[in-house]
Amino acid sequence: MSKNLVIVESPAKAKTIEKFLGSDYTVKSCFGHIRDLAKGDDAINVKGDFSPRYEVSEDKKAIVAELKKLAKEADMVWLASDEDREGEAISWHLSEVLNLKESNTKRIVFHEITKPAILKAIDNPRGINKNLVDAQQARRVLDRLVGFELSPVLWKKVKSNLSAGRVQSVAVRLIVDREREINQFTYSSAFRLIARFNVGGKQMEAELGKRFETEAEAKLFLDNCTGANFTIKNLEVKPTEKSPAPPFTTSTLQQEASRKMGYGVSITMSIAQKLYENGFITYMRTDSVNLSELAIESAKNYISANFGPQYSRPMRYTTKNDSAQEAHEAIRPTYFENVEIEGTPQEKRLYDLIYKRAIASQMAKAQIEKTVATISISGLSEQLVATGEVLKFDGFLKVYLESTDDDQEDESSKMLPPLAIGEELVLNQIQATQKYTRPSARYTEASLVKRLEELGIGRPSTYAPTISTIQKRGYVVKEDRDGKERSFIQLTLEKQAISREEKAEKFASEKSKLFPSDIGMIVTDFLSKHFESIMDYGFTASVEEEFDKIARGQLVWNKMIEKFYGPFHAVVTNTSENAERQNAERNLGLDPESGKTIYVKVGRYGPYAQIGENSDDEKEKPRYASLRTGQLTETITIEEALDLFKLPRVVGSFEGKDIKAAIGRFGPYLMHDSKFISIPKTDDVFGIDLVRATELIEDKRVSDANKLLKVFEEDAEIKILQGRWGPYIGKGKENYRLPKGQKVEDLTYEVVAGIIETEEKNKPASKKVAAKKAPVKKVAAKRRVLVTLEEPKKLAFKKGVVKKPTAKKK
DNA sequence: CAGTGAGCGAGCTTCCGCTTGACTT
Repeated sequence: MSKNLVIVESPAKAKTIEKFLGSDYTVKSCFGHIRDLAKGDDAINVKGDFSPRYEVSEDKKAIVAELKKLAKEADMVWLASDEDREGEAISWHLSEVLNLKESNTKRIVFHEITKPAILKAIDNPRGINKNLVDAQQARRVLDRLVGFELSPVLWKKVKSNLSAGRVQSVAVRLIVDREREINQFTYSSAFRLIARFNVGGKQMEAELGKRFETEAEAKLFLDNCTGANFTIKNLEVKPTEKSPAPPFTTSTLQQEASRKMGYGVSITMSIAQKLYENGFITYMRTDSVNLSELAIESAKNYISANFGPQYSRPMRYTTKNDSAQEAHEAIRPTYFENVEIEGTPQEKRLYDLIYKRAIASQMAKAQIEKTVATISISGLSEQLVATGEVLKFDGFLKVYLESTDDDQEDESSKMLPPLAIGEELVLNQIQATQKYTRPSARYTEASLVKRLEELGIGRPSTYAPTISTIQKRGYVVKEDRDGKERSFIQLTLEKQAISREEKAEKFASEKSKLFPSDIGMIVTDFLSKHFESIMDYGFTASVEEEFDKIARGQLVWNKMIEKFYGPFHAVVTNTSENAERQNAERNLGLDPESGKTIYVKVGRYGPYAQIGENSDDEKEKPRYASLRTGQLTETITIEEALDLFKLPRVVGSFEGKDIKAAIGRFGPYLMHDSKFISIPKTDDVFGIDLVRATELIEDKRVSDANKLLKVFEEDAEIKILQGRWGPYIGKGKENYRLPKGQKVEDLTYEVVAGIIETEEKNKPASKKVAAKKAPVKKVAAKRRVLVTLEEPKKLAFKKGVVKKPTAKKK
C-alpha cells in the first residue's frame, strides 16, 4: 500500500501524474465536485446566516467511499485540485467529507501537467485557502438563490417549466437585444466605385476614396471620368507585420472550430474531450493562453529543426480577460512531434487546428510589404487608390491563418503589378455599385460564447451547457434562414459609354444562427422590467468583484449574500404578488375578408394568430392558426398572418382521394391517403398544383419501395428497412437495431424474431434502472421537460378539452 | 408531421460549475 494519496479532479490527469510520481504515490480522481447544495428549496438558511446544507451527489457516493478508504490507509493525503475558486472548494469539501486531519493533509497546486511542475508542487505544499473557499460558497449560494427564486416567478407569471439564472438569462438577453437591433435596422446604401486598369496584360483594381450617396452623384462622377486620363501620382511602400494569435482557450477553440469547420460548441467540446483522454492534447476547459516552459522549449526545437531557426519566436502570452482564473495551460498538443494523430476524421481535423494554432503561436511574425498606389484623374480632385501586398517572409503563416467572423470580401492579399510614378494607365472600366449597409450579425453559438466571455459571464466548463440550456428551454433556436432578394444598381463606364443595370442580390440569409423565440423575448422583457440589475450585462462582473474581495479576506461571504438577498427577495415577493402576467399580444389590423380584428398572441401551445374576438357565442368563434417557425409575434405582418389561414388547402384529387397541403412541425407537407409527403424547399405550399403534387407522391412511393429491404411471410408487420444510419428492423410502429456485424442477407424470420425478443427484454430493464438510479433519472427527467415544451397538450390539456364543452352545454 | 387557444383544479418544474460516462432515435 502506497504511503501517499494524491487526489486530482480529472481521471486522465491522474493517470499522467501517477507516472511522474512513482510507486510511493497513488493518484486518484474525484471527478470534479463531490458535494453540492441539497436539491430542494431549503438548502440555504435564508432566515439566518445563509449557511448552506451540502449533500454528496448521488453519482459521487461510490467514489467518495473509495477515497475515504484510501485516505484512511494513507500516511499523507495531497489535495491537488485546480488552483482556482472551484478547485479550492473541491479540496475543502474533500477534507470535510473524508474527515481529513490537518496533520496529514497537504494542499498542492500546479498549472501544467509536466513532471517539473508536479515535483515543484509537492515541494511547496500549503493549507486550504478558506477565503477562496468562501468566495466559492458565495458564488454557489448566490446562483442558487437567483435561479431558484426567479424561476418560480416565471412559472407563475409566464409559463410553467421555465428557468432563469445569472448566466442563462443574460445569454438570452444578448440574443433578444441583437434581434431587435437587427429588426430596427434601417438599411441605407451608397455607391462604391471600383476602377479596373490593364497594366502590362494584368488587371489592377483601384477604389475611390469616397462613396456617393445617390445614383445621380455616381453618374455625374462617371460622366466626368469619361475620356479622362489616369496617372500614377504616388507610390508608397510600407513594411508591415502580422503576428500569430495566442494558442487556444476553450472559447477561442470553439470560435475557430465553428468558423473553420462549422462545429457547434458541444460537438467541439466532445471531440476535444476524446483528444484529451487519448493524451493528444492538454486540458480543453481553460481560460488561459499560457504555455508551459517545457512546451515553449519543445515548440522552439521543433520549429527550428523543421522550418529553420528564423521561424522560431518563443513567446509567452498573457490573458487579458479579468475573469480568467488560469488554473490550466492553454490548449496545445501534448507533444509537438505528433504532427498527426490516429482517430476519427473529426478528431484529426480538430487536432490539426489545435496543433497549428499552438505551433504558430511560437513562430515568427509574417513580414508584409504593403504598397499603396494613388491614381489621379485628369480634371477631377478625387483620387483612386490601389493597394497591394507582398509577403516578404511568411513566418507563422506557413502553418496557420486565423479566420474572422466578418465574411466581408477581403481586399487585401492582392499583389500589384510593377508600377512607376507618372505612369499613365489604360482604363478598362469603372463601376459604381450600390452597396447596402449591414446590421450587426446574429450570434452563432461560438460568437455568443465569445461575447459571454468578454462580459465575464460563465466559465469554460459551462459555455457549451449554457448554450444548450437556453435552446432546450425554447428561449432560443439555432436555425438557417433563407435570405431575401433585393435589387441594386450598377453603373458601368466602359469604352467611353455609361450603361445602367439593375441586378438582384440575396441578403440576410443565415446559417446556424441563434434566433430568439417569442417565449425568449417575453421572459427577457419580464425579467428586465422587474429584475433590471440581474439582467444588466455588468451584473456578473460586479458580483465577481465582491467574490474577489471575499477571496482576499476583505469581505465576509454571508454578509455579502445578506446584502444582496434582502432587496432581491423583496422584489421577488413584490413581483410574485403584484406584477401582471407578461404576454406579447398585438393587434395587427382588420381581416379584409371578414372585417374582423386579427391578433397575434402566445398561448400554451406557442404563438398563434387569431381572427375575431373571444366571445361566448358559439357561432362567432374566432379562427386560429399557429405561427410558423421563424415568425415572431413582435415582427409578423398582417399579410404573413393572413397567409397562415390559407392552410391546410385541398390541392386536388388523386386516385379518388384528396391531396391536402399544409405546414407541420417539420415544414410543408402533402397529405394523401393518410400518408405524409414533405414538400421540398424549391416548391411553394401555397402555390403547388395537382400535377406537381402527384409527382411528389409518386416519387415518395418509389423511395419508400427502395427503403424496403426485406419482408417475411411469417409476419407482415415485420420489415427490414434502410434508414439514415443503415438497415434496421421495423415492426408496426416500433423500430429495432440490428446487432453489430449482422448482415441483411443473413436475416431469417427466426433471427429477426430473436433480435426483437432480446431488444424488448432490454427495454423495460433500462426503464427500471431509470426509475431507481438517480443520474439516469435526471436524464429521463430532462427528456420529459423537452416533451412538455414541444407537445404540452399531452400533459395539460386533455381534461380541459373534454370538460369545457360539457360544462357549456349544461 | 393536428390545430388547439380555459382560468376551481394535482403536482411538477428551477440555478452554476466541477467532472465523466451512458445514451442514441
